[in-house]
Amino acid sequence: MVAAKKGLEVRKSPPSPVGRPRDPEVDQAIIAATLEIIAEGGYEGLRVADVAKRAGVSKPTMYRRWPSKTDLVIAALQTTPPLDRVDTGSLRTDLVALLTQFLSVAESAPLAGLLAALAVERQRMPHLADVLDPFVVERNRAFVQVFQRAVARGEVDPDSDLSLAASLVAGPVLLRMFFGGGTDPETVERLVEMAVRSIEPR
Amino acid sequence: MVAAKKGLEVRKSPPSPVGRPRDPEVDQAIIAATLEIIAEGGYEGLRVADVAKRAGVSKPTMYRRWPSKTDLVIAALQTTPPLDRVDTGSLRTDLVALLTQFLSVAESAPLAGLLAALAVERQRMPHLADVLDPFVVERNRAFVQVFQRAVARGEVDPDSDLSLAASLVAGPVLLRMFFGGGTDPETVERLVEMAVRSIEPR
DNA sequence: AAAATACGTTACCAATGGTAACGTATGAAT
DNA sequence: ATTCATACGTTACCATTGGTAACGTATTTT
Repeated sequence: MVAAKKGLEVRKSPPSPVGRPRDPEVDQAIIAATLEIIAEGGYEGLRVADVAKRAGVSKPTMYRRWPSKTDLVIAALQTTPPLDRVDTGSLRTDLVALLTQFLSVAESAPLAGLLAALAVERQRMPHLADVLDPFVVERNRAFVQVFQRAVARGEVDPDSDLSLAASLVAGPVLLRMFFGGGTDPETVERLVEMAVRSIEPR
Repeated sequence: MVAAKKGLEVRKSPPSPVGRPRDPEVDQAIIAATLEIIAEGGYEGLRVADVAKRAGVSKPTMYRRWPSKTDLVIAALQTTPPLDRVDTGSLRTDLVALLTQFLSVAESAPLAGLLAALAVERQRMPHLADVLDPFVVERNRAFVQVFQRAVARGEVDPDSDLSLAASLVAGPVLLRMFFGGGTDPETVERLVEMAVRSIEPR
């Protein structure tokens, strides 16, 4: 039957869309231009028109891909590599290494303004949570993995909420990035020390 | 000598400004309208023109007092009362009470968007840090005091960095307000438990 | 009375995110 | 080869909104 045949064809992947296909290089150029401009001037310096010009692309073309500037930024963020995995054999040194790495990334791009801006937009446009939260969770995974290995080594109480433990080290750093002074290496050490004690076995 | 006399007169307070004095009720009306509108629609819903209209005041008059919308918001925030002091005799219950109180405030006004927006503006306009950071420090004082009393009771290692300890409880809550899920009462309990363990004496 | 400042009114401006319309290019299906 | 559907650029917009300028009137000090 024709119906049956159609049913099979629909399951082909990709479903063979009709019409002119999108140029993948356009996506790439837009994302690259976005990241460049953010690196240069932070989120505050990001203008849609500038991205279009640098990518050699028109504004409508951008909006055909992402419904808003914020969606574009999140898409660009998602193409950046996660934190390097660390495994020194000690929870303490693992955490210090991760936090230090995170702080150096945060300095290279003005990450404080970027994250704060995304938090703002997340309030106004609920659909952003669907895209942004997984990104945040993914970035947290490095911390969670470090804690998991510590559990396996017996350094950590196995009943601990590891996701919460990750927030316990990332949260204060973020708080200080947003308001009040930054986080110097000594503070990192103290913070890690406290976090470790907060979940060590009794 | 005239010069000496002038020198003395300059030290009078106030220095008796000439010209029509500002109407204090105008300040009051503007601040009140700002807080109302924030309570209704969050920072996202705050329009300078709306504040002016509700306060029965002109836009130029607002800008004569505060150089930007963000300065106005911070000024309005500064008129809000700090967290109630709590003193239950136990660090654990004190912290739970404070955090719970903070979370209820955060829900009444859409505080997440407000704080995130201020963090964004703080990046762009460095002078805001001078006004915003003291406000944040002040709000942290309630936590620090709770820790101080715990030190006096011997519940806390006296070598602890109490300001950092405060960040340890406030940071994760803020992180969850900005991204990912909120903070339910059970999470508050777990968080406090971890914080307490992180600074208890050995 | 003069000088100085506050305030309202009105009218702006610049920046910027986002769209509409239309013509041309490019691919798939028939 | 023709048709259909979509991508893309160009151009021209629009609405919103934070912030100012100019000017006349009201208030206060000196």
